[in-house]
Amino acid sequence: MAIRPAEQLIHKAAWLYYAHGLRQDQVASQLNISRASVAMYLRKARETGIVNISTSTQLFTDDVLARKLEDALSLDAVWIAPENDHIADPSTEIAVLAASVFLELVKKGDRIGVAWGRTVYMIADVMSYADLQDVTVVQLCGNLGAPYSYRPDQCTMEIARRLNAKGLNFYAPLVLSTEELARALRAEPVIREQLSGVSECDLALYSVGAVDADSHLVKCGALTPNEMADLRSQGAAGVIAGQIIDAEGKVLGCGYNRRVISAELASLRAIARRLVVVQEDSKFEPLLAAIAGGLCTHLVVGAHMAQRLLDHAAATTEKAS
Amino acid sequence: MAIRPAEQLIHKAAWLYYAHGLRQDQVASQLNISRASVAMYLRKARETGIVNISTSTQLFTDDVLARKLEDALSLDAVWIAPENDHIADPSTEIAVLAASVFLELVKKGDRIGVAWGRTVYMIADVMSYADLQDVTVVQLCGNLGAPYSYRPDQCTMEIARRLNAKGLNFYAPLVLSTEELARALRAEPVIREQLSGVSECDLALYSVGAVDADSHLVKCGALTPNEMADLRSQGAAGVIAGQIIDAEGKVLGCGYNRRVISAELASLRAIARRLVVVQEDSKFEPLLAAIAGGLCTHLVVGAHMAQRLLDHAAATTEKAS
DNA sequence: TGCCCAGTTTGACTTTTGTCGAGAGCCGTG
DNA sequence: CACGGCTCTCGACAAAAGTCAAACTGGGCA
Repeated sequence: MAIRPAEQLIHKAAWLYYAHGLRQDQVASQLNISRASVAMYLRKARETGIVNISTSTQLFTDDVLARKLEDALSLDAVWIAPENDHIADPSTEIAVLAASVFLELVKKGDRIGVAWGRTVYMIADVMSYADLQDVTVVQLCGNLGAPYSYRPDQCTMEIARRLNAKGLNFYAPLVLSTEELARALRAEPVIREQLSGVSECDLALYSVGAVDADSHLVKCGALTPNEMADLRSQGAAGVIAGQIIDAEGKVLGCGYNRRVISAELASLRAIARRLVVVQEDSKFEPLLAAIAGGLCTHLVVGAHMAQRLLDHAAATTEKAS
Repeated sequence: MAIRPAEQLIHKAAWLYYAHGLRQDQVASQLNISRASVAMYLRKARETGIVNISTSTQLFTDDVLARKLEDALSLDAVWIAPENDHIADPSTEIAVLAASVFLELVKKGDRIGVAWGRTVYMIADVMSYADLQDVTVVQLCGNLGAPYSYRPDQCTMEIARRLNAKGLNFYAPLVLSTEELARALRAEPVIREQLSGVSECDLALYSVGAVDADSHLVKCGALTPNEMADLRSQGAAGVIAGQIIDAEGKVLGCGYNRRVISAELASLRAIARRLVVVQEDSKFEPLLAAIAGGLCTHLVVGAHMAQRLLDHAAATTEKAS
């Protein structure tokens, strides 16, 4: 009878089922199809964002700890993923929470900047689908040349796909071999335009990277372990959108940074809502740096990290007084 | 063991089930409660807006007819409820659609003006629950003195309850017996403030009333059938937020209108999004008046009414050319 | 034309979910 | 302190939803 199940039918089935509260067999008889087909359509409707099921993340901000952190670090909002007892995998828990928080922060018509990394990719991976056609997702930094699992463009596109949004990729390498070339490329109209468009974003999503041999920058060959160690001794404290920052959250004045094509930190700071998600406890120092540099307004972390941040803030205040 | 099931538990159950995709029995064993309890918590979570299930209403704007209407009447968006074949009750269908559309239009932080009537109340009644604490719902017009089924304050409060929002009621009668008293009451600071706050709304929801003996204004005793007929012969074309408007959508200069306490039409027009919902085919003329008066930017109607509006618009254009 | 393929549909089966009445803890009251 | 009234909880059953292999469909291709 029909070969294209026609988006139309999926819509109708979803409407009758979710908005009218009919049972699947009732929907089936209304539409003259079998109940099994209805079940399939409904799955598709959920997968494409025609229906949207979201759960409030309030539970995780209601926490006293979260409130204290907001105060201590002057952040707009903090979500804390529990890490106690029998939670299977705390880092997944953080990603799931972050995905929900992200969806809650997105508004229609938004322009969203997305960086890259394992964390961002995990978030994209567990994010549920939504239908936000007038949203644009832009890539905050250049691409990794080598084939690599969590490429910036993959992160951007996957999130855009989940949201049914438009994805704006950025076709330049993240790191070039000379400063001259990087400068020249940044001056290219296409690149220039994309970089200057970053500050017009309404929302940004990124994590922070650690300055060690496990960093993606080392794994993908942008830096050698030795260079990384060097940078560390020069004061490198973390990595944000491919750039090395110092403990105060400022761009570290180093050759590497001058070879990078990425959104300037000032542009990032111009974005009203900056959601930072950190999964690994080992990224304490980088996170502190990002917060110090005002690169974070909304934060999602695990309970353990939250406690460390709070202890640190308390110690700092005490010392100051 | 426990007497308060604690919102906390509902949250956790909802989180594990909807965000993590666990089965109810897995949630039950995580939380050490029976599966039956989990099922109950989940129902509560849906009922209180902790989880939100919404379906896209795009299907109803995608219609060619809807597009044509948007153009012909210069409206921002039109949704058309199908009325063909075996739909049980077209007016319920319109209310369900309107409720979804309304929820789709609400944004966090919004201030929403709500009028009254059977239609508005039906919408409130089928509206699903949401969790929008920073939303305020304000009543657009005074109350009916007599005990009556669809009172303005009921409409306002019910919608506020569904959204978990703050409801702002308006404790003045809709109609007073003398113009002097109405004028004096409007000058009262409390009332004055509420009325002037109307134009600060981001979204308004109302229907239109017909000028006949079936009008709520007659049923509740604010006007006699004879007075109504009189007004009709004076050019009354419809009722909006308790006020009589003429065919051009302007306030009719009549004694009755001067005795009414309600938001001025100019304030309504100052609201960016004005959602008008009409269920009855008999309200063709009042709806035309409302549209003519610029009181409508977003419209939800049945297919039949949509066709009539389009035919009328085409006829008018033809005559003009 | 006839065959194959990719995607859709279906009936039958299994798993998951909703619901109901009974039981149990809590509290104010007589 | 015994008593309903109240709400929460649980086990068991009934209802609904998910799944899978097999049948079917229409279109492209040799």
